[in-house]
Amino acid sequence: MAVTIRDVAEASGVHVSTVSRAFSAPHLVNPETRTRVLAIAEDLGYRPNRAARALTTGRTHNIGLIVADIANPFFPPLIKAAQAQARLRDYHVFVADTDEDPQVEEDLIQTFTKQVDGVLLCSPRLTNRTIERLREEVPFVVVNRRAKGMPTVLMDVGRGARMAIEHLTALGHRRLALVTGPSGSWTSKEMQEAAAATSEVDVVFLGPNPPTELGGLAAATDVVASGATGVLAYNDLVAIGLIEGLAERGKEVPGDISVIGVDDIVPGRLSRPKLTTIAMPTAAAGRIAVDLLLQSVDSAATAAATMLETALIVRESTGKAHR
Amino acid sequence: MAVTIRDVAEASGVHVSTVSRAFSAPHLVNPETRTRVLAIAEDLGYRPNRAARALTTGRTHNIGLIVADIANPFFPPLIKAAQAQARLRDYHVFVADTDEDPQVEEDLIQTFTKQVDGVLLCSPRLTNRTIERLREEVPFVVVNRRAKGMPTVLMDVGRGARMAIEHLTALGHRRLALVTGPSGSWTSKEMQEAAAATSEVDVVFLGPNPPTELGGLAAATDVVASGATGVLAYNDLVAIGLIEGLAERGKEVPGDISVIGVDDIVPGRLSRPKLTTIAMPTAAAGRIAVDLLLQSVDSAATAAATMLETALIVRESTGKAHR
DNA sequence: TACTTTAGTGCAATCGTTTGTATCGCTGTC
DNA sequence: GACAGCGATACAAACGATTGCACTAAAGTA
Repeated sequence: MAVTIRDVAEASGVHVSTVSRAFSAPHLVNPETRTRVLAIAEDLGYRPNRAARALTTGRTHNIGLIVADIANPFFPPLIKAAQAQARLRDYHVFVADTDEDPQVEEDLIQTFTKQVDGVLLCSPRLTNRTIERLREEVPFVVVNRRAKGMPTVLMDVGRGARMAIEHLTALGHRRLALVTGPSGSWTSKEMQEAAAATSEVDVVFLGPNPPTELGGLAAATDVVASGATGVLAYNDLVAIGLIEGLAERGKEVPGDISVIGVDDIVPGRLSRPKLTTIAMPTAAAGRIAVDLLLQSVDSAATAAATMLETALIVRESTGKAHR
Repeated sequence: MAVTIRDVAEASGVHVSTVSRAFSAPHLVNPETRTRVLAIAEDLGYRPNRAARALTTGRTHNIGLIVADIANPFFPPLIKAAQAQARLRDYHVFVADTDEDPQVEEDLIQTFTKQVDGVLLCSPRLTNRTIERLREEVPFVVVNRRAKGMPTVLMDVGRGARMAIEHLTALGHRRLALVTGPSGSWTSKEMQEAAAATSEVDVVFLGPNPPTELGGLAAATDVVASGATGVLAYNDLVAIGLIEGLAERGKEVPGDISVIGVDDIVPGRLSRPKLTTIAMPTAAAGRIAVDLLLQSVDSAATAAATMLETALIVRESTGKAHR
């Protein structure tokens, strides 16, 4: 069916090994032979079979990227940065979405095994035990979650949460709400810990919630009931949904209630009011994760955790507390 | 390194072919042997090497999905539906993003070749010639673009555009603007044709624009300058950006200008004003595309085009023309 | 001239599976 | 009692590449 290396060899009157080398070890073959072989290959429309190549070399030159939810605008910048970085290193990225389902996630890792050289696990919802186990099957780098003994890229959302709380406190808010995310989420846990460590103001915890606009929309009732005047939402999507939900209940943002999101996604910059948020260095995380992964693919894995800085971006969804 | 079928064979005292059949042709092996082999395989942590399997069977049980821009909320529902449908058929979906770059797109198709059984090409920006050529390398289904001679899934955006124009006309608007998308976009072309066929009202064409919020934001100046009171935007992102841009120029929506988007993405349902839009059956498109692809993988390709219906959803961004 | 290098190429094993065919020991049939 | 039929398993040839090694001929060295 498809044209193989053998066809090229026959057409050019050389051995398959010469054709192979014409592509992957040019210095070992006579320049003339090489150009002739390449020309014929081009002519015949030869494409190396990457699966076959992977079988002998043990390298696919692919990396897998697993995210919890492709629909979450948090991920695309990370994905794009990872893709760009991989391309620089002559690698390709295959993305898959788990739909926030740990079972699907595990299944996907199994599928990726042997089809990619390593996996970028973004915001995994798996248990630590499972991650530990799967690690034997394929090298990976974990992003956005603490995982002992393996390379990890983190964003300092704890510090971000502290800055957010300080910001709200400085504006005079005395009762805050934290709208938490999914239960398996490391980010959510970090935020909760940061909030729990606050002594100056009261913080109530509301959740877990789906990390989506609808999750925020649904949380509005509880937020109003909590009596909080300042809210830190799990992410910008939740914040946007929440603001909408609050509006439906007659609460203005930031007039009645201040809201802070996390991620600094584009929609948040265009919503009204423009969202005050904790910016996450997602693109940098994607780039670094790829580098760490490729590094740990052909040398020993560095088990270090890289922590990236976050920043509070004050826009229009936070204001002075009235009281 | 990794445990292979040979290790399992040796450990269980049978031939590799028996182990292979224990997995893929259970009825050909003694039930006792089978359970023993499976147990030992489990014990050893054996995972079939899918690349090796693909080499002999010619089936990877993967499908590739190529989109122009993962960050565009239009795609996730399509991707998720495709993934779900593929899972039903025991297939996995690998997603890749072209960043709207035809060169990257072609490159990705090459990479997918032999690593997937077929490719879903969503909103491709390639030329027809190139698509035609690449078709020989790997079967694919084209989504959201007309492509002769190969299976195609389309959404009737032309009819949607006509409904949108009728809606605006009925509201009394007499001068409309069409904010077009990228030049390679089939959707954009369809909309332009539909608009050009309108005789009742004036339509000015503004573009091409990037299919993003920023594209819409930037188009606001031209829209104001055009004197149009009704606008059909290339998609919801553009519409949202446009509404923001109009606001910055003191134009209220729908008070001064009515805006209609395309896609019916979630952010549009939560923005203020809630967006009037043309809903695209993206999830259905994803499902159908997967079925068509798998169908054309193991039988002859049906070159038919499937056209799915769109619907106008009237929300708050359109209103009566004042004059 | 004889010997070592070296460049260029061919040979064949290998990667981990699948799968068509051969083998073998039974059972059942006439 | 010879043989067909069959269930269960082994053998070996693929699949499409890569790669260590062997070989040849020409070039370099003393």
